Amino acid sequence: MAQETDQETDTLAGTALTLKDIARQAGVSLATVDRVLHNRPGVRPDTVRRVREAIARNAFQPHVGAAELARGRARRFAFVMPSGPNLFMQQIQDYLGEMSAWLSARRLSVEVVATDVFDPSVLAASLEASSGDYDGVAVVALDHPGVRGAINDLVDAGTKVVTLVSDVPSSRRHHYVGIDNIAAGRTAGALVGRLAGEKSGKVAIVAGSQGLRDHAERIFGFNQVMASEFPGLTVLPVLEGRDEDDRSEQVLARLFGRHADIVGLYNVGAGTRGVAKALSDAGREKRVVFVGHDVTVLTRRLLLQGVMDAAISQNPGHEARAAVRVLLALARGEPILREQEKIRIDIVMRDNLP
Amino acid sequence: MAQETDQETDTLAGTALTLKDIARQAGVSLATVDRVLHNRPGVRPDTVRRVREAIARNAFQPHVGAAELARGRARRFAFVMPSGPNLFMQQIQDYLGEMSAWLSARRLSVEVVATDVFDPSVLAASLEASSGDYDGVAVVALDHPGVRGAINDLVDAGTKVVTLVSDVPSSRRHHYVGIDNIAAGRTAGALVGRLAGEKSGKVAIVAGSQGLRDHAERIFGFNQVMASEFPGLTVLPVLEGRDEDDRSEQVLARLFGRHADIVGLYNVGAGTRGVAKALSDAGREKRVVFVGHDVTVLTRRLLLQGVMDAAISQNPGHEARAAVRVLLALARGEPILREQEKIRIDIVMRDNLP
DNA sequence: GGCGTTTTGAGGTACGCAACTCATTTTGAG
DNA sequence: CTCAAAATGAGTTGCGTACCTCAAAACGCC
Repeated sequence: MAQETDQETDTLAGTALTLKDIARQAGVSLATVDRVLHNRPGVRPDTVRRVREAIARNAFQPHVGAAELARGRARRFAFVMPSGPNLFMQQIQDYLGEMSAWLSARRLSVEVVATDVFDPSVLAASLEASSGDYDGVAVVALDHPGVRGAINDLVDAGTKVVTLVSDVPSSRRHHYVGIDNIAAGRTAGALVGRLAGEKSGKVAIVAGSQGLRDHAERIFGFNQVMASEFPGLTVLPVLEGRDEDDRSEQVLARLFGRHADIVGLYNVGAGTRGVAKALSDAGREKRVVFVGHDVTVLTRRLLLQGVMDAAISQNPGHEARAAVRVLLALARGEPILREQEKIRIDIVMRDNLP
Repeated sequence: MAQETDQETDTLAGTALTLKDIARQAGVSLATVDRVLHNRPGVRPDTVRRVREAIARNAFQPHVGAAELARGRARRFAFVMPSGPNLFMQQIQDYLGEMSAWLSARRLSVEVVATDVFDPSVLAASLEASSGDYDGVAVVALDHPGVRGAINDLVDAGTKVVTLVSDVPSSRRHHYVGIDNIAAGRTAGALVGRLAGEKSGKVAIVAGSQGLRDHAERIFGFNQVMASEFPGLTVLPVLEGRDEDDRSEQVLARLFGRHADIVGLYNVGAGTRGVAKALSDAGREKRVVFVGHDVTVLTRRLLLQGVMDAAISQNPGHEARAAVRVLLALARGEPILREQEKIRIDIVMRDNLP
C-alpha cells in the first residue's frame, strides 16, 4: 500500500523470556532459579553462578506485573511530614492525592504521617514507631543524631528510606529526593546580581533560621556568588524571620529604614507575604530586585505583578511522584532512573510560570 | 516501645477490591462485569448502569499488573523522528535507551523509526506504513495537511498518537508532549531585556527558518515581550541561518559589521557554534546578552564560560519518558497525570546547569 | 560404607484479570 | 402464548511469578 520509505528501525526492547527459559538454559529447575533470584539459601555457589550467568546472558527481567501479582501482599509507604501550615508541604500532599488512582491500580498504599519535624526527638519517635509497618518511608528530615539513628534503624529493619526536601547525608538512607541547596543559593545570587544590572549597592537576605540546614546552604551559595562575581554589591547581615510573615516584615522594615541603597533582596524561606508588605510599605516594590523560593498562589501573583523578579523552585509534584517511584523501585529491586528522579532547580519568572 | 506521638495518619489509597467483589455487589456474574468493563455488546443498558455504579461506588481500579499479564500480547510503540544529526533528537533517543530495563520489565517494545520529518509526504508515508503494527506512535510532526491526515488515519485505526516536540494541533492526536513555544519566546525576551539592564540598543534574532512553526512561535513571543516591556530596545529583522553553523555565522557577522550598538542576541534554533564564533570574532563575547535554546555539550560550555547568559530548555529525558508513559496510559485506558507529563520551560543559567 | 546434612527437583497453589465457550434464562415481538 | 433473539451465568484456560511442600539425590564427614 505505501511505498517503501528508506527508514531505519531500531528496536530498543521487547524480549519475552520467562523464568522457565532461564531454568532450562541453566540446566536447573524453576525452584532453584527462584532460590537464586531471591537470595534464598540452599544453593551451591557453583550453581548460583550458572544461574546468574543465564540471567545475565539473556538480560532477563522478571515481569513486573506478574511479580506484583504473585506476591499478593500490597506495599505500604509512609510520608512523614511537618504538621504545620506549610504551603509547600501541603502541595506535596495534594499531589500525592492526585496519584490515588495510579496508586490503587498498583495496589499501593501511601499514608501521610504528620509530625513535628522540627523536634528531633518527636521525629525520631515517629520514625521508630513506624518500623515494621511499612515497606518504605519518605521523610522530611532534620539533620540530627537522633533522627539519623532512627533512619539507620529503619534501614537495618529492611525498610526502604528516602529523605525528602531536606537530607540527612550522614545516614544510610537509600536516596535523597530534593535539590542541591547550595546550587539553589548560587542561582539566586546570580539572578539578583545580573538583574540588578550595573548598579552598586546593598543586598538584603531574609531567612527562616540559619540553623536550618537547607537555609544555611542556600545562604552559603548565595554569598559565594556575590563575593566572587558581584564585588560592587554589599551583602548585609542575614535577617531571621522564622518563616513567619509578621516577623519577616518587621526586621525588613527596620533594615529599609537604615539603608537607602538596597538594590537586591533574597528571601531564603517562607514569610513571603511579610517580605512583600515591607517592600511595598517602603515604596521600593519595583526598584529592588526580589528573588525568593517556590511557586505558590502568593509568589505567582507577585511575579505577575512584577514585585518579585524570580522564584527558585523545586517542583512539589515532581518530588511527591519521584519519592513514590523511588520507594517502589527500591522495594521491587528495580533500577532507579536517576535522571528522571533528579529534582531540578527551576528558575521561574513571569513568562515561564507553570 | 515508643511513646505515643500525637500524629495524624491519613491514608490515600489501598483498597483491594477485585472484579469478583464488583460482580457480587452489582448482582451479576463475572462475565457481565467483564463485558461492561471492555464495552463488549450484549448487556442491557440497565445492567450496564448497575455495574458502572458498583465500579464507581468502590472506585474500583483493575490491577494493572494482572491486566497486563492476562492480555498476553506485548505492547509496541514507535517513535517517528528526524534522521538528521540533530543533537536534541539524539538526546531523546539516548534517554529512550536508558529506559530499556524499565521497558522490558513491562514487556513493552519501543522502536525508533528514522525518517525525513521535513518532507511532509515522506513523513506521512512513514506514518501510514506503520498503521496496524503499533499500539502507539510518538511523532515529531510537521504541521501539514498530509501529515494531519496520516495522524487522523492512525487514530481512526485505534492507534494511540502523541505528537512530540512539535505539535499538529489541528489533528486528532491524543496528546502533545512538548513546550508552549510562544511562552518560550516570551521567556527568552524577558531574559534578554532584563539581563541587558537599563541599556538601550538593538537586539538581533537568528532563527533556522521562519517557516518552521516552533521557530515562528518563539519569535512571536519574543517580539511580544520586547515591544510591550522594553521599548528602549530595537529588534532587528530576523536572520535566517537554517540551523547551520556556517550560515548563522556569516549572516551574524555581516550584521555586527553594520550595527555597533547591539546589546542582545536571541538564537532561536540550532547553529549555536556559528553564532558563538561570530560573537567572538566581533569581539563582543561578553558585552552582548546571548540567550539560546537547549542544553547540549556546546551550550553547557558557553554558559560556563559566560559567553551565553541563559538557555531556554525543554528536558529531552522528560520528553522521552513522558511520551512513553502517555502512550502506555492511553493504551491501558488509565488516566494521564497531566501535571507530571507537562513539559516545562526551563531557564538554565550557569549555576543551575543540570 | 554408613550416616546426617545439604542441595536439588518436581510439583502444586495462588494472585486478578482477559478472553473465550456454551448452556441457560429472560425478554419482547408477533 | 409461542418462539427466536437477546441477555446472562457459569465455567475454563492462561499469563509469569512467588512461595510452599515433599521427596530424591548428592555431598561431606567419620
